[in-house]
Amino acid sequence: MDPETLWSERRHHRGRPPAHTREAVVATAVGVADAEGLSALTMRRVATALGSGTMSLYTYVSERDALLELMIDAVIGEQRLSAPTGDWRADLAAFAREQRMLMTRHPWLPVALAGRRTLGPNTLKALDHALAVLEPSGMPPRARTEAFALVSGFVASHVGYEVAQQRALGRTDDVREFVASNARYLAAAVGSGAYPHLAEAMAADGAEPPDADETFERMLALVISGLG
Amino acid sequence: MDPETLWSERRHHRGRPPAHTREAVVATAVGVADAEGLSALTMRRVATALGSGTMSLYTYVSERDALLELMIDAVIGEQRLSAPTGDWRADLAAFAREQRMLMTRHPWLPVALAGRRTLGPNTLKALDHALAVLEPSGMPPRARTEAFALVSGFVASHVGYEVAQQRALGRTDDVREFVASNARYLAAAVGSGAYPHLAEAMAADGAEPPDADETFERMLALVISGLG
DNA sequence: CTAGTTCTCGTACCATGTACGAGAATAGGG
DNA sequence: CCCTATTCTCGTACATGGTACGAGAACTAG
Repeated sequence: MDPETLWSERRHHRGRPPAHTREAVVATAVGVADAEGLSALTMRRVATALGSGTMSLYTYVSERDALLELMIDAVIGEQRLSAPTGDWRADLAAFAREQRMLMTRHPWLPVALAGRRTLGPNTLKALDHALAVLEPSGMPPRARTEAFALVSGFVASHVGYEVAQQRALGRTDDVREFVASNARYLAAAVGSGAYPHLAEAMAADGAEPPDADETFERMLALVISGLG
Repeated sequence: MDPETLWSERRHHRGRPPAHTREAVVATAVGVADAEGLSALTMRRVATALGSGTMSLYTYVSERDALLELMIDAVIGEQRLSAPTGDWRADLAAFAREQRMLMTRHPWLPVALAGRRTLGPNTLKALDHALAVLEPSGMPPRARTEAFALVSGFVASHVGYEVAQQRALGRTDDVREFVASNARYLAAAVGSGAYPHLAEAMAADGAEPPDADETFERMLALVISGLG
C-alpha cells in the first residue's frame, strides 16, 4: 500500500470504460458507514449500495483497507477551513470545533483513524491550514506541527469517547436495564471502598451528567491554553 | 455485554472443574497480541496457545470482544502507580510516561482502546490514582477527571501514531523502497505548491526526523502546562 | 472490422466468530 | 461406592467476509 498508488487514480484510456468513478465508490462507502457503522462496511454491502458486483470494487480500490483510507481523506476534505484571522488561539479553536462536527457527522471516523497515519491530499490540506493558522503564534515550524497533532488527537480521542457512549446505549434493546446495570456496577465498585478518590469525586459532582458541548469546550480550552 | 457479568468471574462449585483460569486465558491472549498483533488475535490462535480447543474459550469469556476488554483492563493493571509527591504536575507527567511505556510494550493497546469506554477494576484504579495525584492542584473533581481523560487520550493518541509509523515500516519486505516511495509521494505533493506552509515547515526543519522521546516530552509538557 | 485493452462479476476458497450438542469429569447424597 | 446433577471440553457445522481467478463484455485505436 504505497502512497503513490493509493492516492493517484488511474486515468482511463483504452478498453472498457469504468461504470463508476472512484469518488462515487468512496462516497457510497461513506454513506454506508454513516448509516450503518463501520462493522456494516463490507465489500458486498458497498457493492450493493453502488449497484454493482462485489468484485468490481477492486477495480477502483486495491483492498478494503485502501477504501478506508480513501474514505478518511474524503470526509476530512469536508471540513471547512476558514481564513485565519490573526487570533491563532481562536482560529485553532474554530478548527477543532469543525473537526468535532465532522467526526460527529461521521461517527466511524475516530475509530477508523486509530493506529493509522493517513497522508491523503485533504489531510495535508488540513495540516497546511493549521500551520497557516499558527503562523502568528511565533512557534517554530516543528512545534506548529506538533500543536496540530495535539489538537487533532484530542478531538479524535474525545469524540471517539462521546460516540462510544452513544453506541453503548444504542446497541442494546433494553436501554433502561443497561443503564441500571451500569449504575449498579459502578455503585458496587465505588462502594467497595477500593476507589476512595473516585468516590469522593462522584459524591461531589452529584449525579447529573455534564453537558457534552460544555465539556468539549472546557477541555479544548485547556489544550489550547497550553500551547504557545 | 453488561459490566456486571463482564467483570465478575463465576466461581466454581459443582461439576467438572475448569482446566484454566480466566486470568490465564487473558494472559495468553495478551501474549499473542503482543507477539503477533491484534489481527492475529483469533479465538483459534489463543486456544492453540493455551493448549485447548477453540470453543473452550467461551467458558471463560462470552465473546471475542469481551476477551479484548479483559485484556485491556489486565494490561492497564500492569501500570506502576507511584505514590503522589505533592508536585501534581510532575506526578501527572510520571503517570503519562508510565502509560506510554505500557502502550509501547503492548502496541495493540491504543487501537484496542479506540471507540471503547472500558471501566474495569484496573482502569478505575488508574483513574482513582490520577484523581489522588491531582488533589493538590485545587481543581474541582470534574476538572480532575477531565484532566485524566485529556492526558490518557493524548498518550493513547500519540503512541498509536508512533506505533503506526513503526508498523508501516515493519509490514513491508522492501523497507528501502517503501521509504523511498513515501518520500517521493510527499515531495511530489509538497512540490506541487498546494501546501505552501507545509513546504515552508519542511524546508525549515530539514530532513532529520525528531527524536521520539523528546517529541513526546515536548508535547506532554504542553498538555500539562495547560492544566490547572 | 480487428486486435488490444480494460472493466465486470460469478464462482470459489479460505479465515473467522460462534451455536450446538454429545461426551467427559467432578461433587455430593444415598 | 455408585448415581445424578452439574459444569466444562471441544469436534462439527454454519454464516459471514475478504479476495484470487478467469471468462466474457465493452470499449478504442488503427
